[in-house]
Amino acid sequence: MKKEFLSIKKLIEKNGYKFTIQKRIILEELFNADIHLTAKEIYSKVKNNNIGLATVYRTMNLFTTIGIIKEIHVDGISYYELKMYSKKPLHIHFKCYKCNSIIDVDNSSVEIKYLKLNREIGENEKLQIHDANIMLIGLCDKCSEDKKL
Amino acid sequence: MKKEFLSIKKLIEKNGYKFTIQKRIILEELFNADIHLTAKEIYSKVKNNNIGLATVYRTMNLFTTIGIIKEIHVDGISYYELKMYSKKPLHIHFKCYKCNSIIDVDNSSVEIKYLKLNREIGENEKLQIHDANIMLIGLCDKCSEDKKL
DNA sequence: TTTAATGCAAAGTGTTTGCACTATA
DNA sequence: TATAGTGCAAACACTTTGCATTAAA
Repeated sequence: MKKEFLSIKKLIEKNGYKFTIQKRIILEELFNADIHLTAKEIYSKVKNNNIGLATVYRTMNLFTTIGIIKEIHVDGISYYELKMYSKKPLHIHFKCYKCNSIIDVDNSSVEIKYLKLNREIGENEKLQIHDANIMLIGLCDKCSEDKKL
Repeated sequence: MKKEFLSIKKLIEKNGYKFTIQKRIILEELFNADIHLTAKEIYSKVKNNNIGLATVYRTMNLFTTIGIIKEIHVDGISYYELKMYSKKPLHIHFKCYKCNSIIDVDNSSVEIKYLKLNREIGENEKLQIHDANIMLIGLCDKCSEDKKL
């Protein structure tokens, strides 16, 4: 078993749940995909193992609860992504309105500035900010290239 | 008729649609509410006028298309808010995880900094950013007071 | 051997659509 | 009077749940 799986297995068991074959297979797909997946996309990858859609949803909810994955909502649809071991309170995503692809923006210098800004808002508005989801919308590099043609 | 309605009426008609009684009533509720409303909430306010839920949805979609309102997604549910005449490319919302209320963060000094940061991301990641939705999650002032009791 | 987890189908949400009818420009 | 708009009910897409059965600790 992959060494990442061991710590996740422990986390699942620590919370009183069982590390089933289904959870392992779904976890593998999340690791393989390395991008945001919807429940249906995960289901299409695992259904040949006789895993039902309900199990996918239940597993995603469980994984979200214990913090293995993060759920993001885009246009009313849930996408799931591995949180790995970084539980940073900031998630920046970009959605291309043309090709609909969702890109993770991972840029620590920008992230630090965002966190500072959030602190500023928290103080100004008397809010305790625990988490921040930033959804940027526009044209990705590829689609703006296409536009030029 | 309210003077704000006149310009909206013109906008609707300019786009080839008709300014019906239903649209006027729904618009009035949006003005009265002054907060984010779901389609069901709007429906509950207008159904005594014999307006159907489908009409609410159709109207929200039309209003979103022509830019009268803005649609935001929170936990998979659509909320609608008047955009008024400010079509700013940045929308900061705060959701309290305790009382579930959604607060508009309207702070121009913070907004300018956010816009700068978005420009920075756009340049770094080669993205054309047209719009930004920021969802902050935490405890509102009221709920963090309650916690202290 | 206890208890969480599963697959399936049914039920629940939020939203859209087809259709005959209505009302606006 | 032509055409967008309406209410209703049915359809749709995504998600949850009840239940009898299975499998992990």
